[in-house]
Amino acid sequence: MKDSKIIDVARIANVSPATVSRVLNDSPLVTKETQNKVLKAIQELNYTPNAMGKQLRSRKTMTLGVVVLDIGISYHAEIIKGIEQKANAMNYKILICNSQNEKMKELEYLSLLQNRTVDGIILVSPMLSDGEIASFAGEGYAIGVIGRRLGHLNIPCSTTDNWKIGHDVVTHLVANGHRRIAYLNGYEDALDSIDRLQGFKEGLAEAGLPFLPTLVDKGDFSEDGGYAAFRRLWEESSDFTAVFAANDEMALGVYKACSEYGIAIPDRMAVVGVDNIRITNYVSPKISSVEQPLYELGGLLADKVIDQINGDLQPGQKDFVINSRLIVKGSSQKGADSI
Amino acid sequence: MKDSKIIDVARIANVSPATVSRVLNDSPLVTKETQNKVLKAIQELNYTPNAMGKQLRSRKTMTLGVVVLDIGISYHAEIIKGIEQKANAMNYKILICNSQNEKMKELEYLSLLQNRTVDGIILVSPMLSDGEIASFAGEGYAIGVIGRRLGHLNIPCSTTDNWKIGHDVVTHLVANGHRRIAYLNGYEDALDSIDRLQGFKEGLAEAGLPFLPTLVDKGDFSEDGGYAAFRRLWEESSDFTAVFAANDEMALGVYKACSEYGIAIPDRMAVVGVDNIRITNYVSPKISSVEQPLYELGGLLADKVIDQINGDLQPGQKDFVINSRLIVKGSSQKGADSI
DNA sequence: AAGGTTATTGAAATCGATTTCATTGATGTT
DNA sequence: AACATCAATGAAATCGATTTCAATAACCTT
Repeated sequence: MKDSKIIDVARIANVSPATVSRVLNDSPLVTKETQNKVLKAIQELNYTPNAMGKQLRSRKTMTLGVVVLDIGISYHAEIIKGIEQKANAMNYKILICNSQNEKMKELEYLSLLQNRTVDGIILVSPMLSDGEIASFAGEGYAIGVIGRRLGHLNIPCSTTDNWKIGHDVVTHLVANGHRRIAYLNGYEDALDSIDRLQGFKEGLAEAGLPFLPTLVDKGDFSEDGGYAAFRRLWEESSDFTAVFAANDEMALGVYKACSEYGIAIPDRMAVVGVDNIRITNYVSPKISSVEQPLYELGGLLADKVIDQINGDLQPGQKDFVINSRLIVKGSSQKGADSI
Repeated sequence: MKDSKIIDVARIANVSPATVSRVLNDSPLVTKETQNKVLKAIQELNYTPNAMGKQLRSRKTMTLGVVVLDIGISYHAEIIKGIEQKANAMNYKILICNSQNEKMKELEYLSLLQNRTVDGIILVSPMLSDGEIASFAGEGYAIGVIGRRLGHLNIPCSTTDNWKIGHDVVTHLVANGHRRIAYLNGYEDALDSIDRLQGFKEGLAEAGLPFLPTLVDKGDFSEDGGYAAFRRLWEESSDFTAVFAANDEMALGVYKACSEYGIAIPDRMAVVGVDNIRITNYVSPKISSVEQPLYELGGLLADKVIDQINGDLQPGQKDFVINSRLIVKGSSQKGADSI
């Protein structure tokens, strides 16, 4: 238990602590000979450098904070894995912070930057307003955001190509003969949602179809939200034949509602979601969905935040967009689920 | 960016750093008056104590390491949430370590204890052998294990009542008329699996049924593992009418195999899994499963590990068992899925 | 051989807080 | 009034490493 300190190693090896430190950080200015002496002493004492002493002096924790709403959500879990993989490769550890949907907690976690518990923070789909994030980033802390594009702020953000998602989905549905397509948004004010809706509209326009505001509703990215939104639309007017849901959870809500109304998927109603979560392949029919490269999204941003920490972030760049891919399955195309 | 230090606050408030520190840690020996002066100075400078300085001196990081195989697995995610909730309530943060199935990485993460990056570590379903874990715990580090019961080692472990799981499931299946029940184990050598198998055997015995070793196979807790194991059993002899899978993933593998063989669930084959993961309610029929209180499991052990850190762990106790509950659904009982 | 480099090493300062110990002034006791 | 007690504060040591700067020794130059 009684762990040894650098000075103990120094004494045993008959050198100064400075030399031990040099060996530890393999500085080139130590003789092979002294290096060996020190290494032997380290072994003998089973010495491990105390992280806090090291961090205090070097003013680095080599730790990244990752603030997510809920690690239980597979969308977040995958992003975290991407971050962790990249971070570990660059010798960083990650501190997980579950904000549990509370803005307060998010803010609280940001203060880990202030007290130097972490060197940088990655916010995954934060609830915080741009302004709140900005006030932190302004102080010169390393912050990055995933899943949301920030306005003018000079903060690295990584997102998927949301315009393309909207465009791809509508194009696919139109190709399958749909002319009246409902759109279930998540949170409507996020820049991402705006992009996606824009792609959706332009896709319609290209097909020579009108955009119908009455066929737009929103949920909160949850199954229940999707369920309620679909019901509202359907009760209003049932003259649409396809639904594009902002994510798969909402698509699952649509499934539930359709099952209750006795609406056949995909014959009477085509459904497309986003994220391509695992469950989409276990329901029947499988849910067509847009696969987002979440792992890469996380890794990319980890990279940028670490760059930012080291001051190597290219000043111009701040928005990083990664390509997504629509995976057509049985929910939007007859017979697409090969059995 | 230039953050202020305790001495800056001291100067502004016209007191010594010691007094500022006292205010920070609300020591009772400061006058209201000086306290106010200090508080004002802190505000003025927007001062936050540097975590590293604090940690170095106090020899505490207030951080718990959590080593899991993969946070993407909902089983782990739920446990982590339980740990985090409890840890946060006690002012601890948690450092997530994804071991990605690599024993090496697990060992590596354990060394975070040695270098004092964390005050304690919780291993979730570790791959490490008892001996490997023991060699660390022996040094007096705070370690806890979830999801596996360790032998004689004096390490807090929390698990569900595996004997009861085996017993409950077999009793349920027997009650539904099954007499030849296959058992798909996960990893067979874990103490947990042994307990569960024991409960299974005793349940059979109570019903006056023989235990048939030929109806036992094993996978690796994965869908593919369950698929392969079921196929092996079925090809060998198809004279069983129910399968008890070590977890829901394996049960999903059984579903896949049954679908390929054209075996009707539950008419020709009843299926029961463990964990009650979300997907079990989205397949058809829904999969009967044993719900484990994972959140509580995590919280409980976090509590114990923190006790251990503070030296308040009751010496006698080391195994903590939490009750589980079988949830009967359509995969093992006709009509159980109310539509 | 004298003076100048260069390669190794060590002494001491430093990171930013906490904590021990000593000091001061005020209060209470007899 | 003399002394003990106590509350509030500060000076300085400390946690365990890194890093700057100075010192030494060894090697070149010419």
